Amino acid sequence: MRYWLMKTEPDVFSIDDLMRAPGRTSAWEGVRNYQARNFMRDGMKKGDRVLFYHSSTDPTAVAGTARVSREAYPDATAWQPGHEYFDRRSTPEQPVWMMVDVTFVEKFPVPVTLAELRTLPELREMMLLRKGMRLSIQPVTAAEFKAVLARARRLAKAAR
DNA sequence: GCCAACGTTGGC
DNA sequence: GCCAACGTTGGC
Repeated sequence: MRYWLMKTEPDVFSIDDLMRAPGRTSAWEGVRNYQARNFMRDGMKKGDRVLFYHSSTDPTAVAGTARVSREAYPDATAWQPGHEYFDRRSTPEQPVWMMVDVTFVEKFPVPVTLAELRTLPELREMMLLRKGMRLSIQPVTAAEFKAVLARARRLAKAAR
C-alpha cells in the first residue's frame, strides 16, 4: 500500500464536503499539472491512504484522511466547454487529464497544521515541507503518514 | 494582498 | 531547443 498527500482549498472542496458526499466518495477532478496527474495515473492504487490537506486557508493543515476508492480514469470536466477545468487539448477519444475517486476515512478533531508538521523530526524529509513545493499531489512515506496520524491522535487526546 | 517559486507558453 | 514573459500556487 502507498501513501499520498492531496491538497485542496477548503473553500472549493473540504474534508466536510467529502464526509457529506454520496457514499462519502468524490472524484478528484480538476488536476491540471502533469506531475500530479502522473502520480494519480501511475502510482495510485485502490486502498492507498491519503492525507487530506487544506491549502490556502488559515491555518493550512492536514484535516483528516481518505483512501483511494477508484483508480485513475479520464477527467470529463476537461472536455466540457465553459467548465472552469476545461482544456481543449483533452477529448473523450484522447483524454489528457485523469482523476481518481477518494473516500472519506476520518476527520481529525484537531487538524495538524503546517507549522506543527514542521516541528516533527520524522517529517524532516517530507516533500510538502520543502521550499517552493507546490505540487498538489505528493507521495508520502509510510513513516510520514504514521507520524502525522500519531500527532493527530495526540492532539485529539489533549483537546478532550 | 504580496510575492517567491515554479510550470507553461510561444517567439525566435 | 532556449529562455523571457506570463500565469498560477500557496504561504505568509
